[in-house]
Amino acid sequence: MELNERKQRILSAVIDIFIRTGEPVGSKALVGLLDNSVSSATIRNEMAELAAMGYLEQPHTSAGRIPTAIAFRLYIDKLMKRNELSEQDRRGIDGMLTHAADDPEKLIGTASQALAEETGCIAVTTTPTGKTADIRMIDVLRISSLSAALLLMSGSGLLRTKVCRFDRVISDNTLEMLSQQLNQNFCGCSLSDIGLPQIQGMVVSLGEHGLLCAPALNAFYQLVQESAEAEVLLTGQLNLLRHPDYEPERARDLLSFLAHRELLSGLLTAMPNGLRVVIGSESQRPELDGSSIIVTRYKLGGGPDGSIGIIGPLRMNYATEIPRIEYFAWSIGKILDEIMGENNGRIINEE
Amino acid sequence: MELNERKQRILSAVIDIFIRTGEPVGSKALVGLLDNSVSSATIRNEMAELAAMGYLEQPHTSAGRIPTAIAFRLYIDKLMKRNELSEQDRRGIDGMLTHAADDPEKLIGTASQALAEETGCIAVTTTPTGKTADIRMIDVLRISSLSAALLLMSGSGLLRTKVCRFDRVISDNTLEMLSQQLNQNFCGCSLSDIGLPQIQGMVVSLGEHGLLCAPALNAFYQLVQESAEAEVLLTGQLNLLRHPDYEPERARDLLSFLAHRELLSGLLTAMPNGLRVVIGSESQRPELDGSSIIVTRYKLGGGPDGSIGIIGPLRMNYATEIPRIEYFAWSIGKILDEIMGENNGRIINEE
DNA sequence: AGTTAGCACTCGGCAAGCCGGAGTGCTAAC
DNA sequence: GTTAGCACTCCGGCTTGCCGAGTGCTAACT
Repeated sequence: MELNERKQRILSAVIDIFIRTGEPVGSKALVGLLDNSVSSATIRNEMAELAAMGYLEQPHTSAGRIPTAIAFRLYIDKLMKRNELSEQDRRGIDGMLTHAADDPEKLIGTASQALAEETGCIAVTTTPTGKTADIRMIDVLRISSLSAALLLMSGSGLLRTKVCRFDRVISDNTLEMLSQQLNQNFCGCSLSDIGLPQIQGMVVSLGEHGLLCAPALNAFYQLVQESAEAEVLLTGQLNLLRHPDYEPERARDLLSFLAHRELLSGLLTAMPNGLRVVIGSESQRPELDGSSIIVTRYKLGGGPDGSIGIIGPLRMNYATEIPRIEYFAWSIGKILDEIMGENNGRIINEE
Repeated sequence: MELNERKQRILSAVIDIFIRTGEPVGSKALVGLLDNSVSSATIRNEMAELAAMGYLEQPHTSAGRIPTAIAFRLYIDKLMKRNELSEQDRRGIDGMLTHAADDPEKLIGTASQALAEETGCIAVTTTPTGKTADIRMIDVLRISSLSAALLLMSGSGLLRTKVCRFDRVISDNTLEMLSQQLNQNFCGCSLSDIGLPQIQGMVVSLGEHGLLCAPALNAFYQLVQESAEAEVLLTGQLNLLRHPDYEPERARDLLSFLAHRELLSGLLTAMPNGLRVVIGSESQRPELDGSSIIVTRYKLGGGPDGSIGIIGPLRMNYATEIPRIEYFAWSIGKILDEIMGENNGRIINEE
């Protein structure tokens, strides 16, 4: 059986209506959308064939048809007519993001919130991965005689701190030494290059201070790990509870699943570059059955760096939301490059 | 009508059962709990009087009775027998918190999570208020030729950063100057003492650099404001969706309300010191009808400083959870003092 | 006077049964 | 290949009836 023109038109129409109403689509409702060129009986025949081909299914006998995941796949890849953002919408996004753009994390946070609000879905974003980023600067700041804060600035604009506690009172001298050694050894290194061996090497090169500084080195290691890892941010979970497609139990299960950031993170990083739409069970995750994910990457300094997208019901308005997400990603990339400026990679450490 | 011994015992028993089962309590169920000393008919009579006095109510004729908010109030203030934590539980809490205690914010975060998990409610915590805390140190770190990060360390152990962007390329000299002036003017100041006038004064004292540094001063002002403000942290929202007492719609409404952090923050700071239980409508907030809040303050360096507590259904296990929350608060205070150490207030700025 | 057994009554919740409507598949005619 | 017509299916909402839990009241008992 072949997917001829008319079948495609019918399938498109079914998906359009289903996205709009969320209810099974019957043959009569389609007559008008096809210019009354055929009767409902003909459409019924076509729909039966589409069902046999796996594009449509019935919730039960004598109900209308709903599109399958395969149909959505085809729709997104071939049939859909993109609904580009208006100039006004774009300016709105640009303005808002530019306004919020101090540091990258805040920028991503604002974008996430806006995206969730505009789409009515859950927005999912990751902060820029630090993996490829280099360390620009390390600082050691005393808090009390027994504790100090480590500060790490990376090339991707991240600024992170971590507090560590020492076992014994530690002198200014030792801290000074620690700071120097850390900078000497690790400035310019890529975050992903720093592992336990390097840290252990530090214990040696610190000599007599080595043991004393162990907690700090440990904290530094953790700090590096945390900075290298992309943080997954979810916004708008409440949207899910309000959505008619999610009965409470399903919403709860999905939210429970999404609470496991490590799974989600894996899912996101496993994706190829460029825009990607995962429809329902395609993800191999039963919890995501009945939900779709649209994600893309935003870029920082040329390469893809973090993810931004939405998670919502199968019947999302792909034609509108895909361009929206693409625009968000583009805008974020642009602003990030602006923030990070031309000095990306140069190490400047004053004071 | 007087609340005699037997009425009190009956009321207590009704509340105990209701807390356990969540269902209206009938007269027969109470016979056993009162040592079979009276028959169900007698209990019925007493219950009718308790209902007339406003302590019990019926969801409908011919159903059992459920305790009113007034009954819970009485129960918590007078009737309840506290169910203290076991030595083992305490050690568990201590261990976990000590382990997680790098910086105050992380400590609070961990405590919040643990509390939510142990109680099955939403945990609500605030980070230490910086209001009374002094500024220990300010640092200015260059990011690019057009941007820099401000770092602020406060006496309450908070470490915050904020990135600012300049309009024009800014020299190392200017940044150096800015850093010096900021430290000179504000180190040792209490966070709440810094207002716009002081910031404006800075523009003058920076002379020719004043205008150039305006974005940084603006960022600094925001940084101070953010640091002074207690941040409200909610954990375990999913617990609400799982709880049988919350039908989905109510859960959603409550969560929507809780999303307004400013309202919640107001609610928390308006409370007197010491442990406080707000039962249902006592809060004057219709959204909190049917929910209870238990909060107390944890201390830092002698004075009360932040809040920790839970939000959940009316029928919480007060006898168990109140001691638990008190212990969490006590333990947090102890650990905070340990972290902050004896140097609280001393300004040490190396490098 | 306080307590208790007995009884009629009330009401929510559940299952069964009924019906209307929407939509289908099939057949026969165009 | 298309269409009208028709019998059929099944969901969803509605009504009905029944069961059980629990009450309030009354009359008898201690």
